[in-house]
Amino acid sequence: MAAKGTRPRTRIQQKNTSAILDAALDVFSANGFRGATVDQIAKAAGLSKPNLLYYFPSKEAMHQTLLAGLLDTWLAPLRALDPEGDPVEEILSYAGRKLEMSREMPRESRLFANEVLQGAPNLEGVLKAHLKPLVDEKAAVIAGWSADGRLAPLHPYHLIFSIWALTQHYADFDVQVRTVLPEIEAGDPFPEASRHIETMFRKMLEPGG
Amino acid sequence: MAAKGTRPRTRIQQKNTSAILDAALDVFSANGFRGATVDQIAKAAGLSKPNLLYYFPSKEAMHQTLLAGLLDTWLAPLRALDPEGDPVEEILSYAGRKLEMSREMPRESRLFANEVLQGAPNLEGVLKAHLKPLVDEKAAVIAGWSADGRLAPLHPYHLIFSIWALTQHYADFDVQVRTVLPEIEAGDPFPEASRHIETMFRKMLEPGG
DNA sequence: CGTCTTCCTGACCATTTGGTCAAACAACAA
DNA sequence: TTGTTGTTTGACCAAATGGTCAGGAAGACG
Repeated sequence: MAAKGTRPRTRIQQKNTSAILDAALDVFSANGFRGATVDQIAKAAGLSKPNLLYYFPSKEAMHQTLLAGLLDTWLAPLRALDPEGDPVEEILSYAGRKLEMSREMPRESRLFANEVLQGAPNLEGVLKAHLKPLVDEKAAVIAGWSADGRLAPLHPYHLIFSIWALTQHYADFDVQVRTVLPEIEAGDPFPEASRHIETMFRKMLEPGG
Repeated sequence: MAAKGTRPRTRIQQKNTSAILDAALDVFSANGFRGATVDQIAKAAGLSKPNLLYYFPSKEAMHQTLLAGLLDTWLAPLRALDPEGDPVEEILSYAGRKLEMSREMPRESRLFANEVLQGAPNLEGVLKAHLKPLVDEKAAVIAGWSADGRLAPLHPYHLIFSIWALTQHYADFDVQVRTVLPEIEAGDPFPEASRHIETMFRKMLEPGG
């Protein structure tokens, strides 16, 4: 019997579970949970459907495994925000890392977006337990910077939302962005997006004014 | 036979089609196209499933009717951006109207978000035909303002993306926003969001600096 | 009233889909 | 080789789901 619920042991388990999860990420992020079928995932993974269900007890289990595994990665940039660093540069580089993730991991971004859009049925608990405390902590840091006059006085929570919104937009609304952008830039919107976001935030974060 | 494909004629048709579309908006926006079932929509509309399919030939027809009907409303704020107005105030009030729409029409926002997230299979044509030209036009206006020194030099397309991202975030990621925000504000995030967005944009739009 | 059209529904159907299972097959140790 | 454990699949199933249809109910109209 496969080691369900625990980490894979054998080579084959290692290889297959990761193939399945990669395929599942493809399919879930492109179609949402209900829009994805086990057959699609199986085909994308190059395995048979019963074989997937040998490694994961259900479609939902694949989904939850993905979400759970991704959260750490997803929050890493915010975790890295250093209270000892320079305020403006810290926030700027947070936004930069986040944008980079939108570029490098668009599937993950869309997976989360799909989930949150539909009310986060499988995520709300985790959000309360992990996301909220982390944001509280970093919002306090930001509020401190503002209070010390090292940062423009901005609402810390909404500032964080702004960063999320702006950066994830390029992954989640990719089709729209590319449709609207003039041909040249639509090939890769990220360089310009990066410059734009940096310009914007620099202006609004600088304490003087 | 019902007047399929054209506007409703009789009272009953009027009443039922709008009840169906309203219910469909509820269900599609909350579950995505594939996640929504005709039964759910029927129940929400207070009609029987065959009755829905008397007014609309298919589930997909309901979806497309919604999308088509919504695009105008959705783009209205951008259309209203007045080339003759004061640059900063025009953009600010565009963002304000857009945020208001996120508050008043979150279902519509989520419907579009769902659609675009999944590659806009039923929308890409319309985006090319209507959204792109409009954005091109308004981006040119903004570029003109910047060139005249009446607005900070910002990338006009990415500026528009910023407004979309920031405002729609509050509708599309509602659950996340409310989970993260301190209790008091989570009751209604919009007043603070509005202030935050205005502060931000004012700083970055003003030409001096 | 009678007739014609619109509106509505219970019963039904075909397909899709998540999931099961017995049995075949591979890996490997003794 | 033989037994044991881990891996794979074809065939199958029950439920869900989009959609159909024949016929009944309700208006509209002369």
